[in-house]
Amino acid sequence: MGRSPCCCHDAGVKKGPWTEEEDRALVEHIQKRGGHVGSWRGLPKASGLNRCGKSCRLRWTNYLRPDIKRGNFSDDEERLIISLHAALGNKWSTIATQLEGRTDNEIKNYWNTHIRKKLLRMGVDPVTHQQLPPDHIIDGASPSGTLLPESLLWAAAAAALGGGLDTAAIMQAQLLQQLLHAIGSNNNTTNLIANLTASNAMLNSGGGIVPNLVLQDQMNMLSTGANYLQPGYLCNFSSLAGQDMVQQQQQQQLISSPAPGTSSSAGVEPADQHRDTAAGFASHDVSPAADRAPMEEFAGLLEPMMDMPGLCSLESDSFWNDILKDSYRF
DNA sequence: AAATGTTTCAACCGCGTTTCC
DNA sequence: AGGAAACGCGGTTGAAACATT
Repeated sequence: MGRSPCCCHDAGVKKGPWTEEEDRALVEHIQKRGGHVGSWRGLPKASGLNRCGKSCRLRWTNYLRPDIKRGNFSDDEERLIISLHAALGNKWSTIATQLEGRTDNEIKNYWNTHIRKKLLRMGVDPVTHQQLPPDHIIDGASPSGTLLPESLLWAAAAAALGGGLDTAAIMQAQLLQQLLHAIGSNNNTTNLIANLTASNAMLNSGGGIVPNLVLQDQMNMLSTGANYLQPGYLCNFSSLAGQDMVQQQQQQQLISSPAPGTSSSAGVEPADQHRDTAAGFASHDVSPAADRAPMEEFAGLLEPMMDMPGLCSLESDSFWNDILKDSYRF
């Protein structure tokens, strides 16, 4: 014996915008139960609402929930969304878990109506996070300034987010991606080595545990051969967030000068460590490595990554072994 | 001031996954 | 174990608000 059909298909069930009375009835019903809904399907009948349970759930989770944050997205939130989208794609619910008080629907809408357009104006493909060909750039607004290695930009972005995100994890994932790109294209070796050097510096500075969520997702994509993301435009925060001079100065400060009193990583908060590391990268810790013999550097720089928590072992995983073997040809 | 175009976002739809019988 | 319902997610729609002509 199965379950009874969903009420969504009942002809008499109301659809469309919710009235204040309906909102009140739904909130009161859920509050009476101490915030526990139980079965959404049974909720409309229990609360006296002529709505589908699915509609009630949507209304509650996207609008009526007391912990929902209202108002405009901050610049930090915007950057976080972009970073997460670059890593996860359109996994709105997963992205929403990293933004307190924001719903997946709200983030999705914000992406489609604001961020997506900004990226296009900057000449960045919002799907791949790679630069569009010049003839695809909208309004002739191309990214300005020097493009730094992607991992540095990610580090700077994550540091700017204030520690809510694991900078080292993002860098690791990006490096894995670049590894594949370098292997495939033969022309990214220098950047890859520079970034591996930067990653080592990050890890040595106390990078945290890799979130399985992000890495697993990335590994899945890598192993299936999916074209992965390179959000190098993240250096261009100011043009993304609205050409604000103050922001430009803050950004410049972020990547060019260490915060006062943080010359040593000992005793500082993780977010500060990330910020310091990002600043260190920008002060060209990476450049000497790029001048050395590529293969020698490459082998040495990969070593520390093998011990990363949550990251598959480059020694034991045959997939990565094969890739590394192939890579020695470039 | 009216018409038209554009943007925004709440809500719906359909599909894949999970849970239940 | 297998089928069906419920759930949750991402894509899409459409009405309202806002901007432009």
